[in-house]
Amino acid sequence: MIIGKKLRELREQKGLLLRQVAASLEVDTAYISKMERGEKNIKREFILKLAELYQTDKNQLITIWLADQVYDILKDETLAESALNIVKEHIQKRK
Amino acid sequence: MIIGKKLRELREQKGLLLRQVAASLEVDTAYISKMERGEKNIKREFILKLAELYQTDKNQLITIWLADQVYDILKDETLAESALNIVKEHIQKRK
DNA sequence: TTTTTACTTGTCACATTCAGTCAAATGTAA
DNA sequence: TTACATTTGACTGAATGTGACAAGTAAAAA
Repeated sequence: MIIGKKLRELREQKGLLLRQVAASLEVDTAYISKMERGEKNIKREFILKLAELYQTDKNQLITIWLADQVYDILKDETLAESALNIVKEHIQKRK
Repeated sequence: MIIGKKLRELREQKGLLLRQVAASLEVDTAYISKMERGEKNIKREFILKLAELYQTDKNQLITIWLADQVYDILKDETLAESALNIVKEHIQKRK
């Protein structure tokens, strides 16, 4: 959904190549490509490293990353909104 | 979180034993026990069958089931609320 | 045109996770 | 005790995920 797009934006803003990011995370170039295009899940660990590399706010990136995972569950669901409301209540009660 | 609790409530309201529900879904009794206590994920298919068995609203049950999955992702996250907001926007835009 | 550079795609080996079962353990009520 | 309901732990085969590698586009550069 959005985390991949965001990561690509950030990378391009910094003028980095996939190859360079891959080297920095010590993974294959293809792997980064797949992350950015949403073909592979991204581990929290990678998000944090990328936030550093791109000098961007970790929390903002993690938030988008979380939203992405939630969206994956709900994207084709008619009942998504009611589900979100239930979750919201529980989350707020939690505090 | 809640789907298991809900299922147990429904079963008890109907006065059914784990064994009977298990027979109806054609799985092991232990498996139903684990579902109700949140030790195992529940497949959509099972939720639908259980809604029938318990003569309850399918949509309501599916909604809780979805909420449960979302909550699993967010339960330990400080950033849960902001993530939810992002998802909400995207879901609403989708329509 | 050929070459080069960035990126994408398919396939594969390996690892990890998960579904669901079984048997044993625990609880509980008669 | 006996009998029945539920829980627990250990287990296996299947499904899924990770990440690499090599080959394939695509577009600009030479």
